[in-house]
Amino acid sequence: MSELLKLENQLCHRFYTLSNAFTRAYRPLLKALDITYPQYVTLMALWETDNVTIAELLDKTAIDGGAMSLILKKLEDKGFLMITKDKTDKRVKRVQLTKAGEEKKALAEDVPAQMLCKLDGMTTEESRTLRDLLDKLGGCFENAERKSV
Amino acid sequence: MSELLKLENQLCHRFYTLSNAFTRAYRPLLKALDITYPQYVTLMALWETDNVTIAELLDKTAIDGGAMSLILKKLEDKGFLMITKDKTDKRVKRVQLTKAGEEKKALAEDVPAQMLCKLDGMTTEESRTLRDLLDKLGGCFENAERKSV
DNA sequence: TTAATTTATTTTGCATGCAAAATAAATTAA
DNA sequence: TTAATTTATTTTGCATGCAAAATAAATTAA
Repeated sequence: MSELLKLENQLCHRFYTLSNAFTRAYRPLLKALDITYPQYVTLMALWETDNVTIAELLDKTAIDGGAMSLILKKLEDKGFLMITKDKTDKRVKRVQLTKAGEEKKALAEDVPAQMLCKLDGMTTEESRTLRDLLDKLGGCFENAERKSV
Repeated sequence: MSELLKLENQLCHRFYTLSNAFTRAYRPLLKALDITYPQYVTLMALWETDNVTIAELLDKTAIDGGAMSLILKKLEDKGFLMITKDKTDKRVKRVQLTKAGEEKKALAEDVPAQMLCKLDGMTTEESRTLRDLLDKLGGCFENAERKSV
């Protein structure tokens, strides 16, 4: 059996597993806020910088364009944001938090700490190292995509 | 702006992004084999240990049960495996590679190397460190789930 | 032994992730 | 200026990921 094809040797499978584990871990916390994980990511982006273009939001969140359409529609239905056409360029749409959307932020303040709590086995130092390696890996992918495109 | 809610400080968002990046990177390689990423994971598990229970496969791959049902059905339709009822316990189903499924392995041998190729920025040492930290993080989640359940 | 419970797997309904096609508006080229 | 091209976003069709309900078979309890 070639070592390279063993499941336990796949970096990708660890990411697959851990990414799902994160979403699962967030679910109960976010359910209290009546949002899903990608909706949370979208709101976090808006809490940082409001009144942005959909393209800017796609860039910042790395959410799929097709999915973002639905996510924004749902967040609009829930009354957390408003979508308006840009006056100058009518192709462009702008996303803006409503009062309710801004207030949601206060309720979300506790979420990151609750999540860190679940991961108490990791030291701060380890988290930092991990984060740096993840960013480096992300860079590799960007380069690879640039090359192949 | 509280630092904790910034998108760039979220470990989870890095996993979300990287897991998707991996799937995207694998797509062209796997398309040549006419399989998707979860189907590839399922086959890798079977190439390691054939003739296993669906429950064992779920355990090893960490794929969702509901999804696995469909994945196995598709792989069966493609002729890569067979699903049979266990003689002793009729609740249990066993999954077995067909000749075509076993032969697929030879075609997949190159995939891991091609993927590593895309990630050439990482040193072996960094990959190892990353892998160890990922495993530690995975352990945290298992503990957290055990606690809450 | 029959009913209640447990176990293994599938089905259902919803929310993405993705590629590709479709739309609509703006910009560039002939 | 009109046609061709580009850009921003949405829609479509397919493949998961997930929780919860449904099935079917085995095991345990009364």
